[in-house]
Amino acid sequence: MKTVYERADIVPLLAEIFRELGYEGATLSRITERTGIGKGSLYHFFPGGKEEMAGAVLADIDGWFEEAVYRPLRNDDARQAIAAMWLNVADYFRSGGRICLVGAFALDGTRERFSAAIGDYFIRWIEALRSALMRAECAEREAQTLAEEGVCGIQGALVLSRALKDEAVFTRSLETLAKRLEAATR
Amino acid sequence: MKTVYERADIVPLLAEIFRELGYEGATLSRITERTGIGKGSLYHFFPGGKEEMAGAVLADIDGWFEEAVYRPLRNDDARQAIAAMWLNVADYFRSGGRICLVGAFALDGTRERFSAAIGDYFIRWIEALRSALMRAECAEREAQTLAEEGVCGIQGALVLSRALKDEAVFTRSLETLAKRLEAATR
DNA sequence: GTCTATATGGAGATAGAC
DNA sequence: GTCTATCTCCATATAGAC
Repeated sequence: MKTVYERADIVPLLAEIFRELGYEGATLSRITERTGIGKGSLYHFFPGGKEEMAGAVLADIDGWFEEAVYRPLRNDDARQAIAAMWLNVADYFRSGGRICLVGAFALDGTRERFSAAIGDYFIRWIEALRSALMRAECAEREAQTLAEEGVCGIQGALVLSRALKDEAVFTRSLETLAKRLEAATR
Repeated sequence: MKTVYERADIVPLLAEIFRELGYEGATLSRITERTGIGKGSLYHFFPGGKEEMAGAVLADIDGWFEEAVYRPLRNDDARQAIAAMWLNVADYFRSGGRICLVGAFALDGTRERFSAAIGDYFIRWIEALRSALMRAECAEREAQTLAEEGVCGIQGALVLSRALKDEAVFTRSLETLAKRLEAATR
């Protein structure tokens, strides 16, 4: 077991704990318990305490999406980037077994604390998808609607699959969404 | 100001507080503060404490949906019931200004505590909507897909409108969903 | 039924030895 | 950097007077 860490090692561990327990539910004792990292170390890396930890997690998530999803949507071949998005998203959310922390924070009392990061994440996702749809010869109005519908549907699918404890719902929903967007492009 | 209560008076107040602050964020002191009801009274009505309070809220929500949405979907004129659903839902969620507590609990660490009630709420919603769609001459497979897509889309729209603090996203998403279902029935 | 006072536990956070 | 010990505060919950 590793006993010397840096921030970058810890953030993904924190992410899983916040995802599973929520912001309030992720107490410091549970964090030390699950990671094996003592409070002393945690406060060494995150002097701002729990709020800084969650902020770092959100920044990390944002970075991943920017690189793996948004940038390709904005710059690469549009239809290919959209197809890659569905695959990456299904993978990232483990077919619905893993929730979207940003979405969960948005519904939570946590929202106010991180509202800038939360809003940004979704705005940029929708905008990047809209850009890809327009390059794929979607009409302007339809591109906006479909981009919102796509991001919206992913979030809903996560809620539903988690509520029903049924990953098939997630997979099915993503397939339906993918077909809708596919049908509107060429 | 009313000073004598019964359970039925308190439950809706609790509902708003849980919606706004989440299960963990809704502390007893904040509850007494916002409702003006002392801890003594709260424990008088809900001897099981906060968990019983949240359970009562979920049961109340479930009852409202059963009556206002699910039953009409199962029994009334299908197309009319579906149209009424969109209106009732937009109204109930205050055009996205109010979240779905059941969905929020599903994403939260709270899920395990109430998983039966949470699963039930969504299963019955989807099933009722599917039933209406089939009576409106939707093919069996398509009815299942569209029912899931509808419920899913509503939840996603709530996440998104809350994240972006923009109720227009909610309204727009519901319109898009309504059109999709409308197009598949007759 | 409602209030005030209080018990008890665990929360986030800090100090300082190593 | 990591640990243990400890601080303070507020959480849920209870007791008992009125």
